[in-house]
Amino acid sequence: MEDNARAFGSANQQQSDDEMMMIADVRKGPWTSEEDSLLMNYVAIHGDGRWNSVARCAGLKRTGKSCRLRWLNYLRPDVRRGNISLQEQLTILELHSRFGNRWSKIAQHLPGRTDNEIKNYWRTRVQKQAKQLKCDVNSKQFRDAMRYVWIPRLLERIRATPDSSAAQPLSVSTTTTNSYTDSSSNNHNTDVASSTSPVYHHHNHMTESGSDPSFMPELSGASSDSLDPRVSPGSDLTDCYNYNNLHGGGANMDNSQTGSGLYPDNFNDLWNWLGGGDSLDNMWNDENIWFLQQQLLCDDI
DNA sequence: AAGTTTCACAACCGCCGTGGC
DNA sequence: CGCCACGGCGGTTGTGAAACT
Repeated sequence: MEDNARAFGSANQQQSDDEMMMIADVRKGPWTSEEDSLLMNYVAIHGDGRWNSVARCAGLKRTGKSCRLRWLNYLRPDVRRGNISLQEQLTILELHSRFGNRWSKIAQHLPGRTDNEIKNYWRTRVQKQAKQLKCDVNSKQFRDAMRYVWIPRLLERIRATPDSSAAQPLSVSTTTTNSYTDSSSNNHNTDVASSTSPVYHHHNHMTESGSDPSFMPELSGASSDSLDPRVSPGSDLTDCYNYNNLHGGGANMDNSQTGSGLYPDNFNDLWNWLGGGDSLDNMWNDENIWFLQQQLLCDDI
């Protein structure tokens, strides 16, 4: 650990013996409910920041970094975990096209979501699909897949959702996503959002394609109900995509730049990243795209 | 039923920027 | 100006649970 290396590597530093001792037997791994309580109680009284001090004063044998991470990703009252909605997925695609792997930047636009969760989402869901296509996430092939398959289907699913601002749980249980048996997760306390509402688990509900359609709309097309992903011409979506749901108001449709009239103004970055130019109205006529579709369907797990 | 594989996500690692001294 | 502590960030790993064989 870097803190260890730093602490032990500079003997002349003004580090107290206590600190050295604390660092020497620093605890790692899953957090226990007791540790969570200590951290939450301390932060509730003294506030966050100065994490090394928090770790020391709260009586935690953890590094400041570990405390900070635990707080930001798990204990913070407004943190939301699991159940990434369709709108959020679309937002992530959009923001990733603008910011790249700057997860914290992306997380700023998704209230309650942490950079860690978005990063995990991208790696487990999106990069997995790129791997299936045997291409890089930055490759043209993958962008084509997003442009012609995923995003249209995502929009289609958003359209089909009665209340598209509502979350769409994959499954619901009264337990939590935290798998540690001794960890707090089941009841770290009432300040934590997850303790007062059901926690949505992603239970790997596999379709025939081997992927969860809630997360990967392109592969939901591989399921038997709609093997032909061309069922949804983009023009059908023109009047039903409610951008308010994505960005909390300020509907901002700009038909002039995308040409299709399908996407809101700040969707242009995504569109350009994906190749730009064409409208969705004629995209399904491209033989290459049909090939891509077939490849997607054939590459299922 | 048992063993293996896959998945999702919490947590750690290491680098870097920043501010205080 | 240089050093140091600290926090932030992106990449990676570890692990429990679910799915599969």
